[in-house]
Amino acid sequence: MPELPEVQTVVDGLNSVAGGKVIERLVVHWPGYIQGISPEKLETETINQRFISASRRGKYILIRLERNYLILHLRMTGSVLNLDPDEERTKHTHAEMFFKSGLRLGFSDVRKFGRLEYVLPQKIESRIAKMNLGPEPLESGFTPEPFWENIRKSDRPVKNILLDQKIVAGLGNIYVCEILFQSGISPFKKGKDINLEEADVIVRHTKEILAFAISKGGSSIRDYVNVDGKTGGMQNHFDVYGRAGEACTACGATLEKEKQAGRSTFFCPFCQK
DNA sequence: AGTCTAGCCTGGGAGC
DNA sequence: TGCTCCCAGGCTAGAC
Repeated sequence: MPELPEVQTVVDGLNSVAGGKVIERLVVHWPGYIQGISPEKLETETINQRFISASRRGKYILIRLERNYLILHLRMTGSVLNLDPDEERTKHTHAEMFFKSGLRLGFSDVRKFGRLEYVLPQKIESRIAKMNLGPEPLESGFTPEPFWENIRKSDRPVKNILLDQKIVAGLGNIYVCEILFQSGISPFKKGKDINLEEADVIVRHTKEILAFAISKGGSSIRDYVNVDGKTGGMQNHFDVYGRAGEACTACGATLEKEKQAGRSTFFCPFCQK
């Protein structure tokens, strides 16, 4: 499922294949995919517009077109694919972008959670503000002291806190499990029981793991592939995610799995205190 | 105000 | 073989 490293990989792929190219037409196959404008209007509005560039905020992909923005969220199973011109689209391809160069991008999402949203340039700032996102974990604004200030009075388990996009943007279930394992901190430990030193350890491992995952092209758990249809390599480096019942890579104990806030938490009961 | 839960979705796997 | 049930989880709205 796309989290920050996977989203970043898609952004990089979009810039490399579509950056600067002119859209011939955009075709919507499933109207529910489109937000902020009717599918018909989006189709006419995008004709002959140049795809300037893509960027990322949290797990949102911001696509800058000549005259407006598109915001893409992949949610659980979304992907963007560089399709052959004569390739038959799958039933999960909800929109397609045809470029004058012959490039054809398919916006696919098996579970239909993902959305493509149309935003006018004068509205983009307020739209991003509405996302209510915390600092970017890989940027200099994500430091131990403000992070600790934000969580030190919270009754919530640190696992839930790290999944909260208001606290830090871009983390999902997989990377939070891995970050807490590397940090040696129990996912059940409450925010108010985390001291500054532990907050520092979490911040450090967050940056490390995300940077490493980006260098591996993200993780491919079930559906995720990059723009070129290739899977990531990070899933081969997980220490805890999806490994319940297997041996801890550090101490050899049996890894456990428990439900937290409706999601599976994977952890080592001995290494994580 | 802070925290929690249901609902959105579909395919794949387990169990019978 | 074929059916049913359960699970995966990011985000939002609404409840507590």
